[in-house]
Amino acid sequence: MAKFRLDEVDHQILDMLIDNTRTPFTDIAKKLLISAGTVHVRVKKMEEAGIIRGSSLTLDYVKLGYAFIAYVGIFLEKTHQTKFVIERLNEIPNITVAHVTTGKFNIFCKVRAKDTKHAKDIIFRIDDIDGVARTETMISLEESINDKKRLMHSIFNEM
Amino acid sequence: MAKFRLDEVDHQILDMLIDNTRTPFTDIAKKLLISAGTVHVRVKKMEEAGIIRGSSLTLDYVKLGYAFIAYVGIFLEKTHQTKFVIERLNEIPNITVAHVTTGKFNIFCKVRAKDTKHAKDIIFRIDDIDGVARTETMISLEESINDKKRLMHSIFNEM
DNA sequence: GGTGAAAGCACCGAGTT
DNA sequence: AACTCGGTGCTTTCACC
Repeated sequence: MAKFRLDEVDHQILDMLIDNTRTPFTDIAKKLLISAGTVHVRVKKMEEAGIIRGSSLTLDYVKLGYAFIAYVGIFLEKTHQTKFVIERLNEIPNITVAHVTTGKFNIFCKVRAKDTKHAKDIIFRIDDIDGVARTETMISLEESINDKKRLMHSIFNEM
Repeated sequence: MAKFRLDEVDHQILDMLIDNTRTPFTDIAKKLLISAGTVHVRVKKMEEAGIIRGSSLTLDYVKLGYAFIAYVGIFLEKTHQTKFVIERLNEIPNITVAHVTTGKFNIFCKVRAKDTKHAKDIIFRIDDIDGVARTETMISLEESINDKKRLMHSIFNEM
């Protein structure tokens, strides 16, 4: 994993691709006054360096029938088996995010489900994992912010 | 917002594009035994229907110098001004996610920062917002799971 | 709503500066 | 490292089914 330094041109390329991964390289080239070949080489280098890990669609989960979001804080038994619990959580596709944390909880995860009934099943499944003492659920009433693009734009324009 | 019904072919298309938004439509066509033109039309319809909201790069935040993640629970004053607080949070690009929640906290958000010092500045900024009574921070020691693709694949293969 | 072909471009590697 | 250029292959449209 070699040290990799992004310059202004790299930032601008990422800044455009973040909003639309299918932006033609020729468009980027035109805007940055470089050749499309250069854009191509730069993107490939960033992929090889692992800066760009992949791409993904942003879908409307509500329209797909997955309107329910909850955050679940997990308290582990004294005899911590964090790794084991994480592995079990990993088997549940409805858990989209999990962190080992300091503070109130030992583990903290995000659950996406169709509805409350569906969510209940998932949370019970978490409660049943060996080593989980108890859980505390926070139900999302509204996803007010969900936007990593703002952060990216600010990163690329501050440096 | 018209009712929109996805069929098996749509699911398969999304299933492939989720892993790589630049998957050539000709590849998808070959695999699904349909024409590239059809893939094109289907994707366009899903975009118009709002199922596909956009596309985004998955970047390595750590390599970009943003290794710090924390979740911050926000307690509001009795005289709730949720909307106002959300608007203020929206002005901080380092807040990538925020939810209005039931349970322990009134609002719950995710913070991405360079390091602890940087995070402190952001959390102080949250504390300073009018209407915020106090906050409770959970620092991520490890991002053990971060994968919405698993959920998507399970959605597209269960139906 | 799907097809297949054709035109227009984009991608991407090779060779050059 | 970046540019130009050309072959290859992708996208997108359109007439037809």
